Amino acid sequence: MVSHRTVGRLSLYRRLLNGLAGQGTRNVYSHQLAAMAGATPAQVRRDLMAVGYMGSSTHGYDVSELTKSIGNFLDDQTGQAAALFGIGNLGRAILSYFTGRRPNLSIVAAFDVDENKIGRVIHGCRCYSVEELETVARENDIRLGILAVPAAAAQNVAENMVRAGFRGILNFAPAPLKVPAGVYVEDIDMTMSLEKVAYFARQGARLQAAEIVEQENSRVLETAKGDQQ
Amino acid sequence: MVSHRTVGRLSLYRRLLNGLAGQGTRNVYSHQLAAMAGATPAQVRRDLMAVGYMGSSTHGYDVSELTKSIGNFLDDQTGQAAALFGIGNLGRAILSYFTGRRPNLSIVAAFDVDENKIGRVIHGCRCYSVEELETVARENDIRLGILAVPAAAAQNVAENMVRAGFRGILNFAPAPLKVPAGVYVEDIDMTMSLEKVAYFARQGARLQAAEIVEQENSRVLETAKGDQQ
DNA sequence: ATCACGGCGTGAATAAATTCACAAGGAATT
DNA sequence: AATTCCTTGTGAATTTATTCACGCCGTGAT
Ligand SMILES: NC(=O)c1ccc[n+]([C@@H]2O[C@H](COP(=O)([O-])OP(=O)(O)OC[C@H]3O[C@@H](n4cnc5c(N)ncnc54)[C@H](O)[C@@H]3O)[C@@H](O)[C@H]2O)c1
Ligand SMILES: NC(=O)c1ccc[n+]([C@@H]2O[C@H](COP(=O)([O-])OP(=O)(O)OC[C@H]3O[C@@H](n4cnc5c(N)ncnc54)[C@H](O)[C@@H]3O)[C@@H](O)[C@H]2O)c1
Repeated sequence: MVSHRTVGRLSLYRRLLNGLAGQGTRNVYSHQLAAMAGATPAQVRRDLMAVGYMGSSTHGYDVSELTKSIGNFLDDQTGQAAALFGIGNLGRAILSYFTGRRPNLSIVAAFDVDENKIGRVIHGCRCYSVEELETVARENDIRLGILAVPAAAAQNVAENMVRAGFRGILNFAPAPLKVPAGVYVEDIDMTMSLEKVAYFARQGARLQAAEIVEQENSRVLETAKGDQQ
Repeated sequence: MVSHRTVGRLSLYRRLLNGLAGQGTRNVYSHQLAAMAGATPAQVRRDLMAVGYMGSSTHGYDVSELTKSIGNFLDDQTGQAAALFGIGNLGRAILSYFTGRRPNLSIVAAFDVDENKIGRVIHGCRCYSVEELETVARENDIRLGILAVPAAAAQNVAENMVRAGFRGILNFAPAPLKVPAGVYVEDIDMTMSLEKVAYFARQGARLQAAEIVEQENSRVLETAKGDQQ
């Protein structure tokens, strides 16, 4: 029902709202959120329609109420547990990053094939052998996986995840995962992202003049009526 | 001119083509590439229009020729050098990943504020103090940056990059970067991605039945004429 | 030869995402 | 109490992305 992109932006808005709450701000307007998120005010308002929280035309949105509403929309009430697969260079970085970040979306187990890692506790997270997957997943009700194993092993590990009842995979391996319908896969492809940066950096240099003109136009229009970006 | 999404997919197609070449495949059809990339054949063909290489209707695309064409389109002939900022948990993983991967898009310098890291060589990459940025960037003609410093430092570091003439930034810090027009920023936001997975995993469970039906329909149609996905 | 098949490139159609633009309303000001 | 200002929510319009669908062309079978 609600789009892919909207869900992503809602997550971003929530983080921005947390930042605002941290510095004591109590309410916020769509144009402020938009400026922080790099979106337009209209887009922010439209995205917020999905969560069903309504702002006031005089004070905008109440920061803590809106945060709560986005939480209701995005989060599972029971909290969702995730498992990490592959405790290599990237896996360890991810563990350190997600440890103690969002209370109700945390990595509760890690899996690897390396004997040296199995049984250890890294960043507060116990490390298991992949053989134990079904058991550990069932016991902890884990349905989300983060895949950080070598590309050659990725498909195989993904299939084990599916067999263990996983419903979502965040995939860092540069390999196209084939999973049955109903399992959601989100890829993070760093090579692709870096190549995009390289391409558009080049292009941007070429188009810079034009963009600056365009930007100045919108700056001018901003003072006129309506929501300009 | 050519869209954001198309550039990303071209990068993906290239990786898939490299895989095919590695296993000795000499030519490939749009529907095969589409299946591997999770796209439709029509989309593949349309994306390839951007690079200007034409396939044959009988043998599809020549793997090595197409790879070369995509390279001409995506890559800078002079090769683009990138610098890494922040050699922490994530930075080190990134260094290990990109080292010796793409020949003409590599990380040639790393910057940090930590005295213990400055002067060392990590994964074949020399580590400098951020004070040396302007000099090192000029000497090595670096215009791309990978930002992996703590969120609180990100904006500041980004401004230094811009001052040093950088045109593109791959940003891992969960902080909204404000840069002048003409500088391209691509964000990789792992928290957002994981929250998307959590959301759609839940949703997918709910919609699974419907999706399966839909998938079976398209399987059936696949044998009929036209390009179905 | 002729024909049928399967795939390519691409204009046209469709779908999806974003933006415009305006009614409605609350507070401050006159 | 009327006016002004600035905001929200949302239909409608627009822009962007994807998919359809068909003309064309080599190839291999008849
Ligand atoms: N390092 C990065 O920054 C980076 C960036 C982008 C993508 N990636 C991708 O992420 C993945 C991991 O990268 P890395 O640098 O951490 O690699 P790594 O070699 O450091 O770590 C891989 C880990 O996976 C484990 N492993 C191997 N097979 C396994 C299996 N079948 N089941 C469970 N665990 C298994 C290994 O024991 C090892 O601990 C790779 O696919 C890589 O391409 C890494
Ligand atoms: N670890 C992860 O997997 C992960 C995932 C997503 C996002 N991130 C983000 O990436 C960034 C880095 O994460 P990390 O886990 O590597 O953190 P980290 O603390 O391990 O490393 C940060 C590094 O940046 C250096 N640094 C600090 N200020 C600097 C400055 N002004 N200039 C240059 N270097 C500076 C520090 O010395 C340190 O080496 C953070 O913004 C984090 O939120 C990390």
